[in-house]
Amino acid sequence: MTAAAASRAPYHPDLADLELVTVLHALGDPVRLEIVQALAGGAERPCSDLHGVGGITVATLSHHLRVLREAGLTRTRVSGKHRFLALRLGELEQRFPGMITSVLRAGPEPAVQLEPGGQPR
Amino acid sequence: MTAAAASRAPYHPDLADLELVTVLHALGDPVRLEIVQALAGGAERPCSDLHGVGGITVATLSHHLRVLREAGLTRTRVSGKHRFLALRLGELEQRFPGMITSVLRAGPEPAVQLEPGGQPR
DNA sequence: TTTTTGCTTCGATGACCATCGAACTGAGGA
DNA sequence: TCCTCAGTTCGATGGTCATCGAAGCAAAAA
Repeated sequence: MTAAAASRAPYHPDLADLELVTVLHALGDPVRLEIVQALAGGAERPCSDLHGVGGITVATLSHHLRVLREAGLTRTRVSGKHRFLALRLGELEQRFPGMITSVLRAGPEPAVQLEPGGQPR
Repeated sequence: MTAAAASRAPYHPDLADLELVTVLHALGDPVRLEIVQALAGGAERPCSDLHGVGGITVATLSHHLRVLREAGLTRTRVSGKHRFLALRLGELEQRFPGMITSVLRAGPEPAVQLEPGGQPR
C-alpha cells in the first residue's frame, strides 16, 4: 500500500536545505567518515555491507546512518526488508562543488605506508 | 631570548600529521566555521578581529582558536602582546587538495573580508 | 499464523565538549 | 615599580553525543 510505504520511507532533506556546518559535523566522526569512504564509488550498497565498520553494534550503526542521512550525505532506499545506501554524490557536488570529492580523495591515504623494514610489492 | 620565545610559541602540528577527520571535526562547529570563513582571504589578521564572532566570550574564542590551530587549520604568530592568525591555506591545499577552498567557496558570500588596514608591519 | 530476518527506536550511561567567570601570564607603558 | 592590555588557562557546568542492550516493527519465510 502506497500510504503505508510512504510513511515508512525515511526522511531526506532537500538539497537546498543542506547546511555546510551540518555536513561537516557529520563527516567529523571517524565511524561516519569511514562509512562515507566505503560509499565512495557512488553506487548503492546494501546496509548489511556496513556491519563491522569501527567495531560497533547494529544499533550504533543505525544511529550513524541516520545522522548521515539527515545531514543530506546519503540516500536510503527501502526495498522489502533490506535497505540500500548511496552517497548523494551528484547533488552534493551541485550544492557544495568540490567538497565531497576532495574529502573522498583525501581519505584513503596521503602517501605510501610502509611497514617497518618491509617493502611493498 | 630565543629559547624563551620558542617556549611561548604555540604548538602547530606538522603538515604530514594532519588528520582528515580532525580537520573535519574542527570545521563542524558553527563558531569555528565562521572563524575560518573570516580568514578566507588567507592573509594574517589580528586575533582581536575575531571578538564578537558568534557572541562568545574571549575565553571561549581562545578555546576555539586552539582547536583550529591543533587541527592544523590555522597558524598563530605571536608578536609582542598581540597574536596574528592565518589559515594554513597553501599547506592545506597541498595536504587535502580542493577541500578547504571548496569549504570556503560553499560558505556565505564574503561580503566584508580582510581590510588591508589590519596588516601588521 | 508463527517465526525469522534486518534494521530502527527506546532508555540509559558515560564521555566529550562548548561555554563561562575568574585567575593567571607576559609584554608594554606610565 | 605598578598598571594596563591581550590573550591563555583553570575549574565548573550544562548540553550534546556515541555507545550499548533490549524492545519494537515490517517484510519475508516457514
